Amino acid sequence: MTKISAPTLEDVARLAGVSTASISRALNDPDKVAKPTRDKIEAAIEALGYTPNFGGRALASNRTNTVGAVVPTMANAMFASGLQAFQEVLSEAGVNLLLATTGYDSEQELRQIKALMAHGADGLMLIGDARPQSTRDFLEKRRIPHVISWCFQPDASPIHVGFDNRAACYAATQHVLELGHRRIAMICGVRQGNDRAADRFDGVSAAIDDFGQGAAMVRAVDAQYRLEFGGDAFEKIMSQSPRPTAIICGNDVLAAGALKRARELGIDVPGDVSLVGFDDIGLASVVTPALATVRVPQIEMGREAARLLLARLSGEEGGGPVELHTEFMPRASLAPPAQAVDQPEP
Amino acid sequence: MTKISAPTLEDVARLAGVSTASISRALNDPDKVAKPTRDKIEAAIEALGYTPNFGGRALASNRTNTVGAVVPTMANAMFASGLQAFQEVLSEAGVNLLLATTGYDSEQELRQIKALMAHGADGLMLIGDARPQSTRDFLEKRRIPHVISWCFQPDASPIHVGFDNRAACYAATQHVLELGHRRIAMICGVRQGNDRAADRFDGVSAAIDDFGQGAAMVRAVDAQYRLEFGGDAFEKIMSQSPRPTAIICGNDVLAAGALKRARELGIDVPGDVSLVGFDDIGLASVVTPALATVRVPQIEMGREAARLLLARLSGEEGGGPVELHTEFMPRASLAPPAQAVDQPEP
DNA sequence: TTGAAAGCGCTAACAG
DNA sequence: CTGTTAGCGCTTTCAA
Repeated sequence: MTKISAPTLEDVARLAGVSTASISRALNDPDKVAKPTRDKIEAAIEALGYTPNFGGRALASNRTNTVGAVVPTMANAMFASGLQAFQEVLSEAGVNLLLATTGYDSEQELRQIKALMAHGADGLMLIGDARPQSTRDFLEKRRIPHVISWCFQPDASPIHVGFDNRAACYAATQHVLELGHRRIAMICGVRQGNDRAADRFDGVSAAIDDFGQGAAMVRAVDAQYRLEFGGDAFEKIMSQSPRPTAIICGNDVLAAGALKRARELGIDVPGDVSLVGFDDIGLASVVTPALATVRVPQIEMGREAARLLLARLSGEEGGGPVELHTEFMPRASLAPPAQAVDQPEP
Repeated sequence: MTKISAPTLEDVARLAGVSTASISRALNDPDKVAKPTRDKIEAAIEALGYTPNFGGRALASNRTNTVGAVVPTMANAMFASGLQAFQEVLSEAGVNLLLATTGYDSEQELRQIKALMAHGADGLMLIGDARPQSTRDFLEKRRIPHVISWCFQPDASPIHVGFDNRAACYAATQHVLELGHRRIAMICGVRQGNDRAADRFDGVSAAIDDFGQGAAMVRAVDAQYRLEFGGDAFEKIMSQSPRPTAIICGNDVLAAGALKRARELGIDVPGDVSLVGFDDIGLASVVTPALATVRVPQIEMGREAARLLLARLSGEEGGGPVELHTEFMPRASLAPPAQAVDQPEP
């Protein structure tokens, strides 16, 4: 046992009686090597337990087969399941995932983007469109291949994979209005630096304005995406008059927090107030009453983001943008308002 | 604009009028370079927008400052939040996270371990103790620095960071027994290849046996950790007699699935049957009735795992094992059995 | 404190 | 189809 370091290509070459180049070929492009040679090589590799050295390979080929994802948080099931799918597709292509989180902080995002690039990421997956010019500049100057996910605008560029947050909320709000709700409130994600949260607010707001018939957004509160804050926002909204008959929430976590607080306060959902979420994470269908929400194709989005990024890394120009579609999920937390009787008959 | 590729150390050296060696030093061990030299170097780096090339660095230094984590799934909030914490600690140390998932499949685990190592991971974080000899051999022969998390046995080795699944379940079951339950069932995770699931079963089983007084495990069903399967197992258990008065579940996901199905079947929790979960993910306190469960210090575990791994990578031998503690969380889904009146008075 | 120079292990022209 | 050979960009002795 005098062997100290891992076997190198040269060791394999010596044992197999071929050149290092042939081995490199056998590894990266097997068709270019004759069968008998390949067999010898494989035997030698096996015998030595050879594994290619990562640094050498990265240096010579200038790629790492690693891509990075920078997401706000893994704590939200939304991102966790999207990432899971993202990673699975990458894995099938022999590409690995470097993961970093920002906590919804754009400075942190830039820091993590730099860190992932410094660690050799060939490309990046980013969430959302809102980021400071400094970050955009960095991405552009360094010509970093990347895709942007979880959002989609009508004017989306070819690197977008996502859904239209505004349109999804517009449609959800229409459902709420059509049930007879007129006084609507919103518990919104923090819009500052978060285009998805802002788009969702805009969608709700526009739907209400367009609907007319006395419908109004009676109150909107920004809250960080956490259960407690959803509850706090709910309490604040319900403590003022006029009370809304429906509250639309920026995501399911906020809605679940609101629901929990409603129970604690003895406010009946949907009897006293209806609640609507967004994302359709597992939580939404497990709580009581089940949360009406907007289903977002998280898995598909993760997969498509991976496919698009892989395509771009292999030089393909097309393939994007990819628009995915959401679906409103009516569930027990949404019902006609008790005061529907107040409404004038047509 | 004739510049085609990124600036290299040599470019910086030329501009700063020093050798490449000095720059390397200035980057990796600033104290070894005189202040004026360092200033020149920094100016040159700034001017060129230089970033060290990852491959070159990895090749020359034989490390990547990247560690890998191989976990069953990100879809369970348990792992997602642990990973989040793990990543945050790494990030502070300038280390990045390569993430892979196994879907609770041990062959897949070995494949991913190999993939992460091939992608240059300096070390690994793995979940649980149960793995085939082939995987153990690989870890050992390649002398891969790693930590094992999410489990802890009395004879834990210095690379373990976790909690004692068996003891935690033993204690939880005692609470259930002390409330008067005698007919207990378990919806257990798939034990095959999963030491945590097996340990949890053992803990429940042992607590019942040790308690005596006619207590018995009337039924145990293995189920994959998904809501539907928890529901299916619940239905199966409740369709046979004698019905248990309490069901202990392998994790909160199974318990939430059982709870949901109970509601659909018109079975009252805890009136007809009590339910206990495990992990205390956010879900547990949001459902109705709130789930009695075992709190697992997910964040702390992720952090400690990162610290231990970093320590081992920098050559420290101590620091482990780290045992973390769980806490039983009594909540509304657990109540004395309705049939408690049947019991003989002392 | 600094510089010169020898690799680290692999890939990719280019020849043969 | 295979071998030769020049780097890829950085770290790290070893001398000065």
